[in-house]
Amino acid sequence: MTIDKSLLAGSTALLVLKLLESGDKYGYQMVEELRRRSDQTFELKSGTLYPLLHSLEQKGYIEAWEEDVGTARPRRYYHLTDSGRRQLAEKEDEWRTYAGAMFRVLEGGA
Amino acid sequence: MTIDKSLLAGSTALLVLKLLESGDKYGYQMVEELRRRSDQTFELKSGTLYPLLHSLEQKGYIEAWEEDVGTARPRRYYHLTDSGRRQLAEKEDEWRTYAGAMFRVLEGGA
DNA sequence: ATATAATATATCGACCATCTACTTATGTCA
DNA sequence: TGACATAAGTAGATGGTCGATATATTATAT
Repeated sequence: MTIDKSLLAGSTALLVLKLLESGDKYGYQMVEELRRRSDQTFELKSGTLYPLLHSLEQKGYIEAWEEDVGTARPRRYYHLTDSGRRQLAEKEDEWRTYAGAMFRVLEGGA
Repeated sequence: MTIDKSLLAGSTALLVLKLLESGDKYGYQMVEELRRRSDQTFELKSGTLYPLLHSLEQKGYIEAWEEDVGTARPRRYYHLTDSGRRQLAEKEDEWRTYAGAMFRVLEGGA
């Protein structure tokens, strides 16, 4: 099933921060890992990811370092900062609150 | 906790259709019921709801009828059509797929 | 030999959905 | 009198995603 793009809005930053929790990664790698970990549900587009990475870097949640990989275009690895780790915890909490409320409404909650 | 507005994007249409599943309702009533059923998590703004209702009506998912309630502005009740009911089932499936994928990523899924 | 796909990062304009702020109008309570 | 709840609505701003496009190298297939 293909999910509507607007459903993803607001979750992408959380997903990216979550991916970086388990170690430094570069953009292309995040797209692949996210697709794998979500069973093909999330197909992050490069036009979404790269601007997002830049904005997360500007906010100080992630830091970039480059790997000189010979002649090819160097990989830009991203590292989760302490501030980013706090932001991740907050966003994760927020998402669980949102999902909980959605379930309550969908289950015909009080 | 206040959730980010962009998290709600893509869920509002589903929520509105869901509310109408249990009976015809008017706009203001939906805002209230949604707030109640979500334990104050969802605060649908009128600037979001009314245009959304109009677009759902145009797509044939809901139908409006007016209640003449004396001198005050008449209430516009909305009714879920058969087409809307099918759309609701689809959107609900889609959301569960999305939420499932989110959980898998958040639980550090393989 | 040549074309295509995969790897890898990036920008730009279009699009869509929500929000804030504002408008109109009545009834109620202090 | 003034504020708040009820009730529906519009306009403009904002923010996030996408499609298209660009660039460059390597691997695979024809």
